[in-house]
Amino acid sequence: MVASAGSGKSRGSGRDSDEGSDGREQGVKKGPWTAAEDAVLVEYVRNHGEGNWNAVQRNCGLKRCGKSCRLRWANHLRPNLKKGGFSPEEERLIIELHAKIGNKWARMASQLPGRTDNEIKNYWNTRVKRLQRANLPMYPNDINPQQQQTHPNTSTPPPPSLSSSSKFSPPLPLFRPFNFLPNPNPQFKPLHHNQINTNFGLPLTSPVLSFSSSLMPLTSSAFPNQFKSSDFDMNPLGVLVPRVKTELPSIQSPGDSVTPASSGLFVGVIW
DNA sequence: AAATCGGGCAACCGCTCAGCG
DNA sequence: GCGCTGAGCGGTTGCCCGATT
Repeated sequence: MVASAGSGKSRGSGRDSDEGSDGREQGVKKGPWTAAEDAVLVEYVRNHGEGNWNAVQRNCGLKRCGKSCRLRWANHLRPNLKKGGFSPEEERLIIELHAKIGNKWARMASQLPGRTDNEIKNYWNTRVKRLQRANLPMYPNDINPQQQQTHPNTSTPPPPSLSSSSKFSPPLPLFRPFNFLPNPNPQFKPLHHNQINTNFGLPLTSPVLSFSSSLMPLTSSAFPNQFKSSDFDMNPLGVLVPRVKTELPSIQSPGDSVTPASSGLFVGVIW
């Protein structure tokens, strides 16, 4: 299965000059994995189990460093990996976990069976980029990041470290169940994929809104000829929502003020 | 049709930690 | 206690490709 080729996106040879081009580590190949290399690695793991990754190179003649082997196995070859976009439930969990523990991708991955830290990290970073660009908060407003505000990789400092791994400190108080859904309101019509879907993991009994899965941006292409991107705002989940100039009085619970964070959660399009 | 932009993703790098002699 | 080595983690880079201009 698989192989970098398998991703359908074989990477060019740019920085991946085949043999540690800079000559640092002679004989160590970099760059995209080939199906043949994958096969060797899979065979190795089948026979020896995971771990001792440096032995792969020694024993199998694979011209990959141990780290590279470990990564390849963990992210692509190991069984039970889920492929494809995150489900609404997963997306919700990621946001919740990030609010709790910050950029602890591996720990998040451990809560998401079949998902890898790399995948989660990529997902989050993409989402963060979107939100930052739109100048929107990282979390729904009823989620209080545990101090350790998010810190999109570069700009903000990491959360107060929970210190290392088995160091998962006593569970932080859980958030209230997700209620960053707005009140159901018949005025909103769920978006279905293709029209977009994603209920963001809410009980499907909730008649309400669908959220953009994989936070698929509701780009203007979704409505050719009808809208342009300036017609939309991004909500806290990174989903584009129609820019509404009025206050949406009908959707607010009494006393609620419409903040980007709250109103943004209306991901339904006002039809 | 061509150029540009941005999203998505794979893979590498550097650092830290844990285990062991 | 110290140094070495392997493993794991988080951050970053760079390519591909589809969408947009």
